[in-house]
Amino acid sequence: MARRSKSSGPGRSRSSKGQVTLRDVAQRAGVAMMTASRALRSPATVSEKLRVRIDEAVHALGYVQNRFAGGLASEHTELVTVIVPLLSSRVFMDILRGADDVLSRQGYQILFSNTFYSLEQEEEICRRILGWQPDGVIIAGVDHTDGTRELLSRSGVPVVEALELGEHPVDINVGLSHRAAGQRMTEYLLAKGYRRVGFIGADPARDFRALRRFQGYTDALEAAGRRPAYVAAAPSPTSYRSGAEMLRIYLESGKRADALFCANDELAVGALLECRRQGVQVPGDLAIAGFNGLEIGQELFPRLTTVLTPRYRIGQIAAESILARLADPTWTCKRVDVGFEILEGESA
Amino acid sequence: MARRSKSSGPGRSRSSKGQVTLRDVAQRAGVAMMTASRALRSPATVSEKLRVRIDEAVHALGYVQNRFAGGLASEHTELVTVIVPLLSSRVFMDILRGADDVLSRQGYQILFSNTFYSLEQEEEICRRILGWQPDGVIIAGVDHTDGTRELLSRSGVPVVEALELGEHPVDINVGLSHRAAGQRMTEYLLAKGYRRVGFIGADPARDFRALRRFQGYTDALEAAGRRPAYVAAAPSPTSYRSGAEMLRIYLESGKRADALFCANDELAVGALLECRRQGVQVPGDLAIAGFNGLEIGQELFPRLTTVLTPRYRIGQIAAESILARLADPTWTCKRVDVGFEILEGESA
DNA sequence: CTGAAAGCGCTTACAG
DNA sequence: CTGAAAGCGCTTACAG
Repeated sequence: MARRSKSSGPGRSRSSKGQVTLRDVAQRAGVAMMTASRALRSPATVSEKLRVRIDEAVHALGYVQNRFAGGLASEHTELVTVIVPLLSSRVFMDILRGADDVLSRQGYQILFSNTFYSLEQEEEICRRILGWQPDGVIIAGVDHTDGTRELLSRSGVPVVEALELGEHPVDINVGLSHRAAGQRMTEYLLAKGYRRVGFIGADPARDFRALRRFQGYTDALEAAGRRPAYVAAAPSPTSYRSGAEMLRIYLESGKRADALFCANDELAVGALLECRRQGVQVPGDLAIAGFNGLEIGQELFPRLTTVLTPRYRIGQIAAESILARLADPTWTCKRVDVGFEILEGESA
Repeated sequence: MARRSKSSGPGRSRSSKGQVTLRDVAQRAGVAMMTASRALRSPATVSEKLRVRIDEAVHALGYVQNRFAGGLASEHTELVTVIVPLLSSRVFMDILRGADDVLSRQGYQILFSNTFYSLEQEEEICRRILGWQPDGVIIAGVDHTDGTRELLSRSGVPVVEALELGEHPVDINVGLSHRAAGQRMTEYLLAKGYRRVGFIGADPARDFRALRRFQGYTDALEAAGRRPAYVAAAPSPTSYRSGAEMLRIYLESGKRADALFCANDELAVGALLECRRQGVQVPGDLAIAGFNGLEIGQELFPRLTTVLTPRYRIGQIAAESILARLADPTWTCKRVDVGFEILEGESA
């Protein structure tokens, strides 16, 4: 905050801490602090004449509002928290971008934090970040500890659980059914004539959405009277590399599938590229399907068959929901199913 | 902030605004607020007995510190600003991750914002975000408006310009010379025997680092007595798709190069994949080189020849520098050259 | 349309 | 080791 000594740094004016305050602005404009404050927050409520004088003072002094004072005194902070498992995943990045594009336009700042797929860390992070008195919370997923749910519901602000649809959301819920999506992709593969369909998942104890896609996969197999041809799980976090590694493990397993449904596109792309290196024909020898619809999968040849999830849109809707609720506390919209779409490439 | 009505929401206790405050904690523990405050900030300075009582009260009441009150009263906010062009680029994401991994461990929160490669927006963002009184600023690049430089240097807090090394940094500077790196890659290509080396860049009016790589490219060509075989620039932001598009444009141009140096790996990967679709042999018909060393490039076949930039490390060092300066105002370390490395794949 | 008073929830000196 | 006072820079009612 750099308002340590009285020897207020170079370039500073006014105030014991070297900061230009609203008091300075008001003084220079010859009005009360209140009027200056009002002129900045709702210009329409102040006479033209004073407004011009105040604006002039703001520019001349280089005044910047101290958000800490504002946030402490008022009932909102214009801060929204976004809590996701990983910063490094395109999926969460897209949600963050969607939310930021909506929120920053309205003057809101995002405070993000990542849980590394640990529910315990998530609770810890919630507690910590709630100290920032956010006006709203966006959190990935619907699986939380009781402590987290308690913290969120007691926060008194709009909470959006994003990406996945759940049975008992804390408040607002925007996403899709990963189980249904996993089922649909598996049905697609079966309809394509693949009989021995395998699954390469992610750590089921951490990545619950990948787990639900797996459940959808078994749902579809069961309905079709088939059994999993091969099942394996990559360690979390997944990567192109681990996708390639999982394919090598599959090849060495001795088991044979004619299609492999990968829990996400990183795994699928990694597997696809490894197939090429190993001389495995896709989809001839082995079909590959992914999940999410990342750009890279659509640029590969063969193009990756995958499930497109509208992640950026989820981020936008989450942010819009928070703004709507803030503007009107009676606003309700408990659940938005954004759906998904099978993207048919050539890989399966 | 949800402290609207007196009808303090469910689950709330105490305080006119429904929040559990330090006063409540102190009261319950039977100590003065000051003592409670001290016990939380520096437990060692409070007697064991009181500390235990205060901790008990904190847990019983579910007290969470109000960062706005703390930030307003004290000289630091434990907020660090990270300003980058894009959220969607892996490059900036890596810097953000590196910084966050260091900062969150120390209890600092990141406040990020993106400029979309506009220097005017960057200045606007700086002004806005400085209202959050950050304890430090990390900003991508060394190209800023005079206004931005003024804002940053007057902020009085440590400022790290990251990713690129500049002549006159505002304060601390962590990065590498993109011009030297561009030159080295071009020298590498020439040494490999490629004679007609072309360049596919990014928007030179926005992406200044890509521009400097281009300058390095011309430096190397000049030194070798050669001329650019082909030069084009992709619109900003770049993508795999635009890389593919640029390759198609190149093929249609009628010009012929035997190697194409792409300003970043997204363009290079896109171009590489398009080569496959078009039946262009890499590196036989055309060699492709990139910049950054993204994971995907190293998984493709042929592996992408590129320049590895330590982006995660840059984020870490930037964060560590801020913490070091905060811990000791006399700490100085104006410039850290993190270097780069030629990653030799099979694509060039 | 404009303003004087009180207060948001903490921490910083300063005493004891 | 512990505490009473003052204040951080704003905004919220409430008057005029």
